[in-house]
Order: sequence, then C-alpha cells, then structure tokens
Amino acid sequence: MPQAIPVSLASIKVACSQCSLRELCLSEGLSNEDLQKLDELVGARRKVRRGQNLYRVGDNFEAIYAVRTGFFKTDVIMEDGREQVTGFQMTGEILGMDGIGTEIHNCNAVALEDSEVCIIPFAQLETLSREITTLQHNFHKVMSREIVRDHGLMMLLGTMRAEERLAAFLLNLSQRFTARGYSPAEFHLRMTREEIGSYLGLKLETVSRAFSRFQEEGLIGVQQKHIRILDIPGLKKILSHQQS
Amino acid sequence: MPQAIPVSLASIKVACSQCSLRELCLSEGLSNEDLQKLDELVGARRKVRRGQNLYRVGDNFEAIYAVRTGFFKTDVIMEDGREQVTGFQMTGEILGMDGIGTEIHNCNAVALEDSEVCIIPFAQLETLSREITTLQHNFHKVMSREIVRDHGLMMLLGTMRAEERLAAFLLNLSQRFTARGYSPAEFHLRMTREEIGSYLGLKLETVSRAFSRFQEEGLIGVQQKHIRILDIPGLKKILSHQQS
DNA sequence: CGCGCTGTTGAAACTTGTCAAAGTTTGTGG
DNA sequence: CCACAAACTTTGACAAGTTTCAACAGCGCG
Repeated sequence: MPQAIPVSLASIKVACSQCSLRELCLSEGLSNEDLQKLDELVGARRKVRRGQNLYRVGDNFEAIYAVRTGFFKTDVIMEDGREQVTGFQMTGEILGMDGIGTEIHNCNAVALEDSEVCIIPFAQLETLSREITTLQHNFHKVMSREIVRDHGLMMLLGTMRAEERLAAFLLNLSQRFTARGYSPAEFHLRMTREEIGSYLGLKLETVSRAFSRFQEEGLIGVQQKHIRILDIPGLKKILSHQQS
Repeated sequence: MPQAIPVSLASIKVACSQCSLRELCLSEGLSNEDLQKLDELVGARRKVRRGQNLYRVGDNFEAIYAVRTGFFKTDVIMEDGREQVTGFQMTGEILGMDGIGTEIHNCNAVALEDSEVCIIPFAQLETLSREITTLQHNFHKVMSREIVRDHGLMMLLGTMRAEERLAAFLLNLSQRFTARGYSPAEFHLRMTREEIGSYLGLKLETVSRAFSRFQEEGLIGVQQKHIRILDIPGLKKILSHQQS
C-alpha cells in the first residue's frame, strides 16, 4: 500500500491544538488559549464512507467541514444531468463554504474514499471569530483562497487545451501531496477518469488519451489509478508552452 | 442614451445609510446606529476612468471595493499572455476579495466605463464586523455567493457549448440589469466581443457568430453593443435543451 | 475626415466529442 | 477462493464544433 499515511499524521489526534494540519486550516497563529476555545467548538467528527455524501444540494447549511483524512469531490449538477466537478479536497482543506450565502448548500460533497471530517458549526465559528481576531482573519483567508483557486480553474477551463489541462491537474495534485508529506512523484488517484474529465471540462476518453500520450512521451507512468510523475519540468513545459 | 441611470440612483448619495444599493451590499439589515459606523468606515470614494485599473495583480491588498456606478471586469493573465476574464461587476457588487488570502491582489480589475467605487479598508471592516454581527454575516455571505457564482461559471466553461454559453451570459446580464431597475430586455454591452469570449472561454469570432445566429433565429436584436432580448423563453430553452 | 479598433463572415484546419468494441480491475456472492 | 458481473479504462474511426486565418465592413475617437 504505497499511499500509507505519513508518520506525522499516523497517531490519532483529538484536538485542533494537537492537529498537525493547522497550518492548512483555521488555527494557524492562534495562542494556546485561543486554540483551546477552537477545540471546544470543533468537538464533533464525522466519518463519511466512500461514495457517501457529506452534504447535498438543498441541505440546510449549518457547518463547514475540515477534511481530517480522506478525499472528497464537490460537484454541481444541471437539470439535464450534466455534472461539473468543482473541486477535489484533501486533508486539511475546508468544505461547505458554498452554503453560507443562502443558508442552503449549493453543491454536493462526496467522499471518494473512506474519510473523516471535523465539523465546525458555522454560527459558533462566527461568534468565536468575533472574539479571536486571528481566527477571523484566517477564515477570511481561507475563503479568499477558495476564490483565487476558482479563478485558476476558470483560466484552465477557458483557455487551455486538453493536455495542458491534464498537466496542470497533475502538477497541482503533486504539489498538494508534497505539502502533506507524500511523494511528489507517485500517488494514487482517488477519482475516475470521468471525474477528472468533468473537473477539467473534458470527456473521459480525452482524459484517457492524454494520459496515454504523456506515458508515450515518458512524462509519467500510468497504471490505472496509480500515477508516477517522471518529468515534472516536462509537464511544466506543456503548461507554459504556446499551443502553436 | 437609453441606459440612463434610473431614478432611484440619480441623486447623489453620500453614505451607506442613504445608499440605495444596500440590499446588494454589506449593509443589509443593519440598525441605523450600525449604519452610521459603517458610513464612517466607507468614507472614501474613488473614480476610475474607463480603461483604468482599479487594481492590478501584485498590488498590495488593503481594501475591498463596492461598485457605486459603472462597470468593471476582473481578469487573470497567464505568463504566455492568455487572458481569462473572471467576472463583470456592476453597481452594488463587491470587488477585491481575491486579495485577502495573500495580502496581494491576484487579479486585475479594470473599469469598462467611467466608474466610481466605495473604498472599504479591509482591516477596519474586520474590526467593525467583530462588533456588528450582522455586518460580519453579510460579508461572509458576499464571499460565499462569489464562490457559488464561480461554480456556476465553471459549469458553463466545463460543460456548455458556445450558444449555451452566450444564452446563459445574456440571461444573467438581463437578470442583473433588471435587479437594478433597468430594462430586462434592452441593454448596452460595456465589453467587447473579445472580452465576452474570454469570459465564456470562446474566441471572439465564435461569440460574434453566436450573436448572429441568435439574431437570425429572432431571439435577440443586435446592433453592435446594443442588445435587445426578444425571446427570453427561447434563450432559456437553449440552455436547458440537450445538445443533441 | 480618416485611421484604428471592433465586429462580421467565410473556408479550411484542428481539437475534442461521439460511438463502438474490447480489455482490465474490482467487488460480490457462491 | 473462484467466478462472474459491473464498473472503469483504453483505443480506433469518424463526426461535430470551435478555432484559425483572412478579408472586409462599420463605428467612433482624435
């Protein structure tokens, strides 16, 4: 099992104050005292089995969630059935902010492997962040980064061709795995080709062909969902290189 | 000049408490007392002439902006020059939230006509929203809605064909103009075909052709930048209709 | 009043989507 | 533990949609 949980996450932590993800999360820079208050807030956990929804479009919004372990996708579905995957979330990332504006969730969040999240009741988060300036600011940063991330995806969807999209996707995953202590070069995709395609605005066959092409060119090794990145500069060149 | 400012906005207002946009903005539901505090915060205005930047990628982030009058676009530009327009902002909408996460603006904001914004110094907004619960919540809602809006655009970019994209774009504009007291059926585009194309992930020629096609089909009347929507249900049908 | 920017239209080229078939893996139940 | 079904992936051939390149028209700014 090459995707074992890295050492720093192996032991079971029970509180934000002990959570090794805090630099990714809301608790960065908080004093011990403030961390304890946050701990009280984030008491509950929730396990979500692979394939289950953390929430659905139309659910009442009550909390945001921090991914503790596992892997999620969020998506939006049109009346005619077309699906757009809007993001893949991994350990330390925040889910559910789509619901704040309307008090109702506007997308679906589905676990792509057995996962666990911290439940952060939103009303209480607002209360506490009136008290803790740093927490308030951290939360605003998280939302802002989500907006910036979305802009990056718009750029991808609006201007890139298929192979550029896939290269950007792989480099992004590599970077995020690296930040979590996993190998930058070797990882297991939790999502299907179809889900990748939906995220990248491509059909699954196009994704599959792009994978094959990258493999032929020696940029990556592909074995179903297992990916080995062999030439990061090569992938970056595809991104920056004009489509000419 | 068919796009005259509607009566409710014609007189010059000087404060949030008097601002007719408040339901679109941050001050919804605030008591008079709290509105006054917000007034003090939002003292300064800034005029931005057509073509000028409100801010640029790399600028230090210090404030967010509420559009008082005029029309803006935001965009992101890749190293190789490719541009993605990430949004068009009109009266009452908030600009600049991209900068919170990194303290540096991550996109460009350009006025597409002579415009004026309210400057909302962000540090002070955070301070005040620790005091005024409703203001805090309003701001969170605004950010959340931005995220949801972005998801909608991803859906458009990822799954729709050219004519669906343009139909969605026109219906969205129509709705937003209506909400501001303008005609839902007749308006003036402030942006070029190229900017529309960038926003929709299409080339300007494709946008132009789609306009022509809609005109042939009697859905809209086009005279350069002047648009008359003749058949809103027809446009909606294009959106919901399978691409078959 | 003319130059330049913007918009329109046509034809050809290219990329991606569609349809189809076969191969592979995974999970379930016997 | 094996067998089978279902889900997922790969690959090919062809079709469709969009882009590219090019030419020209129109409007608007200086």
